[in-house]
Amino acid sequence: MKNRNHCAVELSMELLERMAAALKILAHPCRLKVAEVLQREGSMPVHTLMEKVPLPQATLSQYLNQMRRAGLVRAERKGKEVWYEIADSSVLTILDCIRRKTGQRAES
Amino acid sequence: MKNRNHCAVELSMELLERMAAALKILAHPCRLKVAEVLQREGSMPVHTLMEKVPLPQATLSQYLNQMRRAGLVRAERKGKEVWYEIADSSVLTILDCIRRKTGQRAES
DNA sequence: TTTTTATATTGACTTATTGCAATAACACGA
DNA sequence: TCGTGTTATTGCAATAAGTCAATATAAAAA
Repeated sequence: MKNRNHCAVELSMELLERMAAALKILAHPCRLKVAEVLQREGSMPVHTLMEKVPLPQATLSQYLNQMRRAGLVRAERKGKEVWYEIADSSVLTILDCIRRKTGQRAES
Repeated sequence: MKNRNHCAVELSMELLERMAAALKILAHPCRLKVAEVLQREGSMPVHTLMEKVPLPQATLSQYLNQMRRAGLVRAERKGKEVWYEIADSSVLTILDCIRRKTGQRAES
């Protein structure tokens, strides 16, 4: 446990507010699952994601929208599909942090 | 942007639920501030923390209680004071991740 | 024991989030 | 343009979280 870091600069409330807002989006089992699937399997359209994270279509769509507005994922239309992918490396850091807890590390 | 990690194992919903619950606690500007102060300055009693994170006493006490129940911080009574410190390295990882965004890294 | 300082808990209220059915919009092929 | 597959938006009831004054509890000092 390494803390008490005197070199670190105080983080502004404004930054903490923005970060808290992003964390809040990720702080939900299903949205975290969506992030995890996108991390392991790369970008994919909504209907594919829906097979892997079984949720009503409206619910999944809203989760993706929230994540997109928070800058966590990026959307790109390809014909009638919309492909989603992770857009913020913080998401990967947090997932990595979760994997570390289970004893199994990511390797790529 | 490094993703699409085929080696990573699927995370269980049960684990994701526990992690989401912990993230939810951290996903609040004031609680994030509390974590940040404890990281930079180490353990301290509630009244000292209250000077650095100006909040009604009841509010701060509840935040600390939530964080303690989630395992993010640890409390220890010393006489009439109760000292709090960070108890989970994930908190440090996330703060570090936030610092990285600002361009200023932790150094310890 | 009474007071004082420090922290926790309760109660009441306000605001935000979740979850999903229903419906709309978008893109392509027939 | 009509139908079909795909995704987004709307509306709203149920539930959860935030906020803080008032009050309770804990420990030490007077």
